[in-house]
This record gives sequence, C-alpha cells and structure tokens, in this order.
Amino acid sequence: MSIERDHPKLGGEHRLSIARITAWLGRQAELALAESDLSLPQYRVLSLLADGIALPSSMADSLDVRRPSITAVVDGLVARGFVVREHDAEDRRKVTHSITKEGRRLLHAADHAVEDRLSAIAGTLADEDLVAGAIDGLARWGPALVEWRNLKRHQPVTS
Amino acid sequence: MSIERDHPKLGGEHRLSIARITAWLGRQAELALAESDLSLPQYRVLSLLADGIALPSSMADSLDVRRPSITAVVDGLVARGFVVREHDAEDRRKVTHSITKEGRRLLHAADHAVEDRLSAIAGTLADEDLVAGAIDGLARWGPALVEWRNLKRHQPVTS
DNA sequence: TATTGTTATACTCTATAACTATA
DNA sequence: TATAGTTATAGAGTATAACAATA
Repeated sequence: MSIERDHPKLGGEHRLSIARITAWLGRQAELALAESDLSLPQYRVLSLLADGIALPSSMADSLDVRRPSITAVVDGLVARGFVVREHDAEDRRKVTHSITKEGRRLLHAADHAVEDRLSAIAGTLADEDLVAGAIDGLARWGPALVEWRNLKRHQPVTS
Repeated sequence: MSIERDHPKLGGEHRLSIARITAWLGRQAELALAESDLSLPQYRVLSLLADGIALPSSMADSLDVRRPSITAVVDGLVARGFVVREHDAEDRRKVTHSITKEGRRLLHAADHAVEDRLSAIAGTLADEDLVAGAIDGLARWGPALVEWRNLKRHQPVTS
C-alpha cells in the first residue's frame, strides 16, 4: 500500500474512537476560529444570539456552562462591539443581548473559517464519496443536538 | 407534528452547520470528561501517549498547540501520577513521556464517558438507523484525522 | 549556531461562593 | 424569600518571548 511505517498505531489497524475524533475536531474548530480572533466559547455565544437565544440563563443552559461563564464571555464580545447588553424592561432583573451588525459579520466569517477547515480535513479522504459521507455524517448530529437541548429544558441545571 | 413552538430557529426549518455542531460536540466531550476530572487537553495528551507519541514537540504538532502548552498540561498529569516524564538518554535535550497504569485506566474510563454521552445524544434521534448513521458518520472522520496529521508532518509549525 | 524544552507572563474560560437588584 | 445576573476568586490552557541545556 502506501507509506505508513512512521505512524505505528495511528495508521492502519487502529480505529479511532468517536470520542477522540470529537476531541480533536473541537481543537480544529478552535484553530479555525483563531483566524477571526474568536474563541470557541465566544463563537458558541454568538451562534446562540444569532438564533435568538438572548438571556444569560438560557444561554448557560444551551451551552452547558454556569451563568458566570456567560457573563465573562459576553463581556469580551460587548467590549469589542459585537454584542449589546440591555436590561429587560418588563423584569429588570433580566438582561437581554443583541448581536450587532459587526457581530453578525464576524460570525459568518467564523462559520466559513470553520467549515473551510473541516472541509480541508475531510478533503484528505480518498474519494469524493468518502468526503461527502464525512460531511453528511457530521451534519446528522444537528437534529440530535436540538432534541438534546429540548430534553434538557425540562431538567435544567441549578445555580 | 410535535411541540416546537418554543424553539423558534433551532427546530424545524433551520439546519445546523457542521461548524456549530462541531463546536457544540466539543463542549459535550468536555462535560463528559469532567466526570473523570479530566480536561479536554489532558484527554488529548493521554490519548497521544497511549498511541506512543511521547515527545513534547511531536505532541505539540499532533495537537496543534505550542510547546509550552504541552509542558503545562503534562505537568498536571505528572503531578497526579498519570504520566512519567524522563530525559532521553541519547539526546539529553529531548524529553520522553510514558503513561502509567493509572493513566491508562483513567483514559479508558474517559473514553467510555465520552462515548456514552455521545451515544446518549445520538440516542435522541427518531430511530435506530439515524442513531447508527450519526455514530458511523462521525467515525468517518478518523481516517481524515490520520491523513491530516501525516500531511502536517511535512510542514510542521515553528516555535 | 541551532534545537529541545522550560520558565515567565498575560489573557481567556471555567467553576464555586457570595453579593446586588429586582420580584 | 426567591430569582436573575454579576462580582470575587482560583485553577487550567493557551500564546509569545526569553531562557537554559544540549547538540
């Protein structure tokens, strides 16, 4: 076959688990985002805001982090002008966030950067069918993500 | 259909990009690892060591981080007895690492924790075919990951 | 001189605990 | 009292720059 003398366990017989694949893909996304000077948590937050999830507590639920983490991440985005933070008129304890035009532009750039890197990675596969299969295979997790969040909504995290 | 009045953009018409799916899955892996008191970077390092990649510079290349990050992560693993750090006898500038029995046990526990959480997430899909398709679809990235690292080996990062 | 790895330093993200403001 | 969010604080991971040891 091809050259595979210098990568003993990774090439060939050894099959990578989806756990390790997931861990590694996460880092690759992080690297792609660095091109936009965006961290993975910041990207996640911008994504939520673009989907209309604007309250700190909802965001914390969706991202599975505690509320102070949301405050910290949003602080950075507000400072850079990508997000606006306002008090809710009805219930002044609540805070709502909006993504600015610049934020939306950055988010789109970030989306593309990540997609491009993932495509480049998948593009190393032998043929087009494998590439398409990988991209599609990952996309299949979308509905599961949505459903998982729905389930969690009925048993939210405390604190 | 089903209830989807309270998740405006996420459910139904809106299709999640693989970029956002990847970002979210990474966080889910991180959460699963927390059960083993392991961070995502620590998990990545232990995985490499189990695959026989033991030099800081090789590890940094494989994980796409700078070398000081490897030092920091390994420090924690050494302190907890999961990794042993030694000087190379041939070239004393080099350092080599070995995963201990406890480290290997922890890694396996971590592997299972992540797999279990991913399976639970995929398990929210409508039928068994969709679940299997998601798991398999993610697994398809394994060979791409291996190939990507091979390519990078010939154009490694500086510093 | 070049290479390997570490140290020093700063920034971000995370969590827990305690706090403020509002209900 | 209870809830929403923030502040305070500490620990981990990351990067860059500077350093030590070895080649």
